[in-house]
Amino acid sequence: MVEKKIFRAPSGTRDILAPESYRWQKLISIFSHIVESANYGLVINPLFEEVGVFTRGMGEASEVVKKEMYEFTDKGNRTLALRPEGTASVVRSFVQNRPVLPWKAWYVTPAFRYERPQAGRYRQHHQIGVEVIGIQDPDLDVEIVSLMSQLYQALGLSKIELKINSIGDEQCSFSYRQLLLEFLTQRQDELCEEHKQSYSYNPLRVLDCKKISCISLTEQAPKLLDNLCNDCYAHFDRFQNGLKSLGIEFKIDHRLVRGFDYYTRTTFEFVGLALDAAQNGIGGGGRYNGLVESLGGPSEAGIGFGIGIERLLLACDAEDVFQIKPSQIDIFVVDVTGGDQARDLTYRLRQAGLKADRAFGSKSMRSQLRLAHRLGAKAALIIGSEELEAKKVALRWLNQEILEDGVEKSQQLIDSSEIISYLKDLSEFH
RNA sequence: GUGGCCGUAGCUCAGUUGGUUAGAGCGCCAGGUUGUGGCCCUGGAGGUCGGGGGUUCAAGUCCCCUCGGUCACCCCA
Repeated sequence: MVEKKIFRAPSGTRDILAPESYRWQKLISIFSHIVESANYGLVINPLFEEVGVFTRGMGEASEVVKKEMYEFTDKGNRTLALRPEGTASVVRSFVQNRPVLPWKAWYVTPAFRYERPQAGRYRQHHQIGVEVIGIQDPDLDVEIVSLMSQLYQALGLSKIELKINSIGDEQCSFSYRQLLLEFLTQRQDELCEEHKQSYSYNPLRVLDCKKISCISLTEQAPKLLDNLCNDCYAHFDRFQNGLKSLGIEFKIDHRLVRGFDYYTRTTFEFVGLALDAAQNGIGGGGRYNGLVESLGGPSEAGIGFGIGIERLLLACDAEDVFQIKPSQIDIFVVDVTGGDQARDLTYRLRQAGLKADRAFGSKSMRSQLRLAHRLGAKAALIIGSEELEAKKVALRWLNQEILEDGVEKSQQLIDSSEIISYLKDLSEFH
């Protein structure tokens, strides 16, 4: 006896089958139309990189880099990691290929993080996003956010909120950091237990701590926006005005400090208000004006966002929108004469552009029609011995109420040689 | 990495204070007089009760371990 072992998808991963996968196809298709109409081009990057791409990009100290990376050594002793997010890889590919500026790219990719799975969080999740290299203009920040907004609108989401902030450039961010550090040092006994230890290492992180003690303390702390330099302030100001001009609502969130070290100036995040799970962020991003350089490239500005597909769909479920039905099949071929007719006819139907299926094995006519009904076929083409003899096929419409016995059911005989061209002319199949 | 809850058919679950061959609904398959989908009716397939160990005359039920799922913390999409 062979021991029966049932393999399962690894913890934190899952299989997406039809019909759920239809939503994914449709979602990606909608997104690609939105970004391509704004002249973004698809970029496809490797799923793994030298680990340095991520440690330098996202910051050695970030939680994701410290404890969540899928790191491994390959047979050539290279230290690699599965991408935990999209931006660092895309920027690395910019530095390597140096496309002409400005470079506007979009992507869809899996992302891997080793953490305990829970609602809306996976070890392999999927992101769609864009990155732009080479533009400082704050109007681009507006464009970027507008693309996200367009996607949410296209899906029918309405219970969402946009939060924005600016964390300044290298100069004013640094001086703000000093200011905050002084404040926190003076009142460190009011911090939560964890940040009493770690606040001096990266004081900005205290701002998005969820502990009540840290929240009430940081409400009194100096604000980022009050300490921006003139240029950063002007940038943020024009960003806000642009959003207003497009009618995109937002809230300034002084505590919005995103998790990766590479952000400068504008940061933003959309949350799904209908989501009751702990993970309600459905997309976020910001500027990263130093990242290209830190990955070995020229000093060029960058900005981008990432949207988690799983969470986006959870948000759609919570609002009961974007529920996709798979397209029904056009024709189901019923053949009770041995299968030759079904084999050849389905092939011809598909060549003619119709969505067609059939039953395999020698099933009864009733069984085959049940299958046709269950699959939601618009019509069946029936071939029995009489039809075969007469070189005809019976066309039977299925997408209608079943009629009482004795009432003529809609069915007609058509010459086999003409069936394809007959069907192609029918409006039902266009 | 830390903690709470939960593992019985493909799915959703029942299973009484431990007591015969472990059940239902849905789904699936086949039939309901030899060629017709719904509904209805009949029958069928499908489970080593997550796995291992223990207590007991007897364990799906009690205890321990383990694996898996789930939710929360941390952090993020």
